[in-house]
Amino acid sequence: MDKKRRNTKQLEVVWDAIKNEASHHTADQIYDKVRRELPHISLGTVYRNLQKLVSDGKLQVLTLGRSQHFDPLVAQHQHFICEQCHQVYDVLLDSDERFFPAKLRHEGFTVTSHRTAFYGRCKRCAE
Amino acid sequence: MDKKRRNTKQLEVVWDAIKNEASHHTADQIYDKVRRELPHISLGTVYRNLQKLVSDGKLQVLTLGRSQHFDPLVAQHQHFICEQCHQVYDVLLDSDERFFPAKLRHEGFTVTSHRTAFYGRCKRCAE
DNA sequence: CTGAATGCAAAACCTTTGCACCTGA
DNA sequence: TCAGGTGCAAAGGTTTTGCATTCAG
Repeated sequence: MDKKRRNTKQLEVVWDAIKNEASHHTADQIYDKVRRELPHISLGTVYRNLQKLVSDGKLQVLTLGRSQHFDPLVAQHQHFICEQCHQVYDVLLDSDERFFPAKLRHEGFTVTSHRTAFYGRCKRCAE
Repeated sequence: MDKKRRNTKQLEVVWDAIKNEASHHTADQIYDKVRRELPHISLGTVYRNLQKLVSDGKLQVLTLGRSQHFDPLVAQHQHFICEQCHQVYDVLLDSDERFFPAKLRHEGFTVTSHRTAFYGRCKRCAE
């Protein structure tokens, strides 16, 4: 499964741009940020490196509206999307068990994962 | 809020193509189906009528991967997506309450809706 | 060296839109 | 009649890809 990988400056800078971000950016936003350090990087390279990080399990993709957001928290968790500012927040719940209803299993579905998004207003936008 | 609406053949055929479908198709799939009845309908018209049905509250949009799926069940419910055949099934759960954790409210989030998708294998694909 | 990675630009994909023509009420 | 709807094609936004070149190991 492991392929030969080179450690390029581009891959490093892309990863650095995401790994500690609290909110989940799109490829384009990541491109903008990365270009501050590598002005000549191309958007295609950003996409290719994001794909690499996803297939390495370092990122998960979150499809919201028309574009993908990249989330460095790969553990099972949920999201809250503010419908006003479109900021995406992580939601960590304690008992995830309740999200895997036995009902589905009884009907022949094998559930391996799930994803929940909560919509509404965040604190800042609720006023 | 109500606008003047005409009952065109195209709108009717688009609605007929979706209203009783168990699985949730993309605009393109709906276009293919509708064209069997109206060979000269355009994809743009299909999109426009789908938007109309959505804003009339007859359909809900489900963004999965790169494209939108249109679901005639507008009540609160969840989905199961088979990772093999990519069929989308409705999931109706009894106590939706548990999906609105008090925790979020305590942190200042106003949750107005949520959406959960379960991933795995359906009966047919599990074999 | 050598093949993986890059930059660039073109293409692909899905969806929206402008516009002239058509049609339902 | 006449504003809303349609067909067509072009444009828009996002993501992927082909190819010549560069570069890490």
